[in-house]
Amino acid sequence: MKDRTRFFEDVHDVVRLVPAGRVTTYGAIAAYLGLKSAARMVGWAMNAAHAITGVPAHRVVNRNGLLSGKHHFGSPTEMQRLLEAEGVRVVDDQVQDFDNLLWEPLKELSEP
DNA sequence: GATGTGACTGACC
DNA sequence: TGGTCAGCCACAT
Repeated sequence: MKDRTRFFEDVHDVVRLVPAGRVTTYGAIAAYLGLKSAARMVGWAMNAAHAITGVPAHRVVNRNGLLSGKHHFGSPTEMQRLLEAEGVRVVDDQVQDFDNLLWEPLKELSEP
């Protein structure tokens, strides 16, 4: 039991591991969970994470570094504000230097 | 029980 | 070069 629901827990756990000032993508989380093609599920899990504290959903953006989920925050600018507060530059709802700030659990947590 | 939807991604035309 | 289509899994109705 609790085999499938663990997906949400895993997503929340991974997002919590994202260090401040870094961002990750839905695909990276999905890939880490073994569902690299189920990025949608990650977004859905984030919806549940919305009701949980300690899950920096604002650090999760789409593959283009675009704040696709900003609209799900209290305010459409809340996500950008949180990122900027951590030192992440956001312009036009898009993370600047995204490629350098990208934090992939499958890659970061895979290092010895 | 079946159908629709969802904060995405990659491939194809 | 840009737009469109299908795929993935879980939850809600």
